[in-house]
Amino acid sequence: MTEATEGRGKPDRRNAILEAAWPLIAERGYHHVRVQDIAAICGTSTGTIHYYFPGKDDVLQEALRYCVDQAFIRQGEALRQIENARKRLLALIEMQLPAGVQVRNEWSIWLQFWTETCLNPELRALHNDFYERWLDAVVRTVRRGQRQGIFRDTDPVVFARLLTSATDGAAIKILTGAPNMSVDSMRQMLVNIIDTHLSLLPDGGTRAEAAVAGRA
Amino acid sequence: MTEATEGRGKPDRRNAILEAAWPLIAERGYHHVRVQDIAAICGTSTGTIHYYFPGKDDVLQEALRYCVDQAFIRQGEALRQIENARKRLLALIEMQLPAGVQVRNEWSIWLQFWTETCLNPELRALHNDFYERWLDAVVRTVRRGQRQGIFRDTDPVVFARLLTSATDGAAIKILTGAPNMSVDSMRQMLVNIIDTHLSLLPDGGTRAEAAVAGRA
DNA sequence: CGCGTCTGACTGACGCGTCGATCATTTAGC
DNA sequence: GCTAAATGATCGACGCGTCAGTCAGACGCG
Repeated sequence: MTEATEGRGKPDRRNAILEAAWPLIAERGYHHVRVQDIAAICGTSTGTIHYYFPGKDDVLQEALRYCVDQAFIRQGEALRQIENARKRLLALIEMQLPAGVQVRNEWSIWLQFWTETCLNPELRALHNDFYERWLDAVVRTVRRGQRQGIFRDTDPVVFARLLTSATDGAAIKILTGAPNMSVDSMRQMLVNIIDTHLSLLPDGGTRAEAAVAGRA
Repeated sequence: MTEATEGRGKPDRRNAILEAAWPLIAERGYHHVRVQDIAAICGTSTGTIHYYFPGKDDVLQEALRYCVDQAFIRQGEALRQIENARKRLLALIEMQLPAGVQVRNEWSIWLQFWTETCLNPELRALHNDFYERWLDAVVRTVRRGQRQGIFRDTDPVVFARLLTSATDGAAIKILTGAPNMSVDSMRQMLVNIIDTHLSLLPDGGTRAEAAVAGRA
C-alpha cells in the first residue's frame, strides 16, 4: 500500500484532492462520491485524480486518514497548554461535541468508517489504530488526574470505555436528529459521567465549575 | 409511499424477499446488495423482485422496517412475562448484546441506518419512530421500577439517554472489533450504569444477583 | 542568449463492465 | 380461457479507469 498510494508530483495538489474529498464524503456519503465530483471541486479532471491515486478507493481511504489525522493534531495542540486533568477532559469533551459543521463532518466520517469496518474486517486494523489514539487520550488524562490527586482511583480503562461509548452513542443521536438529544444534553451527560466516576466528593463535586469550563 | 410499496399478490412471497434481503444488507452492506443477489437467495428472478417492489430502494427500505419490527416484536414477547423492573432492564440489555449472528446482524442494520439517516434527513422521521420505541421501553421500565419502589427517582428520560447512548457506543466497539470491548465487558458496563443510577443502595446494590439474572 | 529536446503534470473523450429496470413471453391457478 | 404470477433476455444509464495527446517549463548545448 505504501508505494501504491504514495503520491507522485507536488504534494500540495495531492493534499488539495484529499482536502476536497473528505468533506464530500462526510456530506454525501462514501458511496455517493464520484471521482468527477472531487475533480470538479479541485477544478481539475478525473484523469488528474487517477494520476495521483491508483483508484477511487485509494482516494477515499487516504481522505479518511487525512481527516482523522488533522483532527487529532488539532486536538493535541488545544490540549497542550492545559495542565489540570479535569479541564483537559472537559476540553476533550467540548471538542467532540458536534456543534459546528467541521466536527459534524468529522463525526459523519467516523460513522461511515464504523459501518465500513463492520462490513469489511480488513479495515479493522486501520480503524483500531485511529480509535486507540482517542481512547488512550482519555486513559492518560485520567491517570494524570489521579497523580494530581484530583481524581478517584477508578480503573482508567473501564472509565474510558464508558466515556467513549457514551460519547459515540450521543453523537449518533444528534447526527440522526433524535428529538431527545441536543449538544447541551450531550455535554451535560458526559460531564455527569466524569463527576460520577472520577470526582473525589461523593455527590459529584464541582458541577458549576465544570459547566463553565466546558463552555470555554 | 403507502401504495407504491404496498405489496401485490401473496404476502408470503413478498415476506420471503424481505427475509432474504435484510441479512444480506446486514452482512454485505446496503450499497453492495444487488437485486440479483436477493433473487438468487429466494430462488427466483430479478423480474419477480420488481414485480413485488417498484425499485431496489423500496426493497431495501421495506427490509429495514421488516427487520426492526421483527426484533421489536421478539423483545416485546420476551419481556411480557417479566414483572420485576430490574429484571426487565437486565433482560433488555441481554437481548441487545451482539453475541449471536442474529443480533449482530441487527446491529449492523442499525449502524447502516444511522449512517444513511445522517446523510439523508428524509429518513429521520422513520428512524426516530423506530428509535423512540426502544427508548420508550427503557423509560417505561424505569418508571415501573420507581412505582415498584426498587429504583431511585432518577429522571427516566435522562437515564434512558445515558443507557441507550452507552449501549449504542459499546455495540459499535464490538462490531468494529475494538480490542478493549467484549460482550462481557459491555454487559458489565451497562449493568453498572443501572446500579449506579437506579439502585436504592448507595454502593450499587445487588450486583451478584444482577449478573446471574443477566445471563438468564 | 536562443534553440531544440525532454520530462512530467494534466486533460478529457472513450471503452467497458456493471447493474437496475423493462417487457414480451411463458406458466400456473381458478 | 382468462388472469395473476413469474421469468429472463435485453436495454440503457452510469461511472471507473485508460490512454493518446497537449502544454509549460526545465535543461543542455553552442
